[in-house]
Amino acid sequence: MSRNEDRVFNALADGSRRKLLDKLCAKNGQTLGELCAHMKMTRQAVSKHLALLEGARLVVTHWQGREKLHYLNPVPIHEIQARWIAKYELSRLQALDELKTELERKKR
Amino acid sequence: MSRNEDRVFNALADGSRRKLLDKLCAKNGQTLGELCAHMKMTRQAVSKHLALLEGARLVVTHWQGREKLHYLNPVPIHEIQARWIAKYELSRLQALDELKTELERKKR
DNA sequence: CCATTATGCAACCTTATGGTTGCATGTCAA
DNA sequence: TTGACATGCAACCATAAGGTTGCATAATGG
Repeated sequence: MSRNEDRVFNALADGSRRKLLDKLCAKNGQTLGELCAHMKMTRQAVSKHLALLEGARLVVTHWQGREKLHYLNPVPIHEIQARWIAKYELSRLQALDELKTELERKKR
Repeated sequence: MSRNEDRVFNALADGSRRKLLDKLCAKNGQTLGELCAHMKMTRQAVSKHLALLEGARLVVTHWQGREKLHYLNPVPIHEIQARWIAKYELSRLQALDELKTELERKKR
């Protein structure tokens, strides 16, 4: 179960991969070739990154002739957000609240 | 600027470090010794992980005598959520919307 | 003061990771 | 059919990452 969360966090850990997600966010359904533009590495390296993103289901693909089209899948990120980040958001709000109470107390 | 985002994503990439954050979420202000409980590695390894978390400002510390107390800092996670995840949340809702429209279209 | 406890620092090892090069495969278009 | 194009596969390399062991330092409590 948590194996997939692992893969997602891992995939997001690399800047180049986040950049690729950004590219897909800007324009969905790009080919490997397109995605290689402005990436300072070989096509093979980009391909490996995309494979990792696909493994984490952050990217889904489908073949069209000899081209492989890449699409963003926002679901895993949403899951991370829902079952992981929300928890810390809570403690953040609590911390803010504590701070506010503290300030109130000092005011008197 | 993005250097810090990098550090945060990197820190979150490791399961042991996420576990440490969870522990702090459950009980804030723990010592290194306490945090070592149930971690299947040496104290030094845990210490390194905490140093990384501290480097990403996900954890802040303060010394009390010979003990180092560790506290969760939810701010970096919130920043990631705000300026990174929110964007993908948008495309997720769009995707859902497109799907809905598609279904509506087919119904007629 | 001294033994104990809590932590840090540094060297070292193994494996994972990100990258490269070279070649193979499959599809398109002339 | 053939050459060019889009991609995949595999071997290889350098460095980073996660872990260990051993020793140093500093506070605590009897």
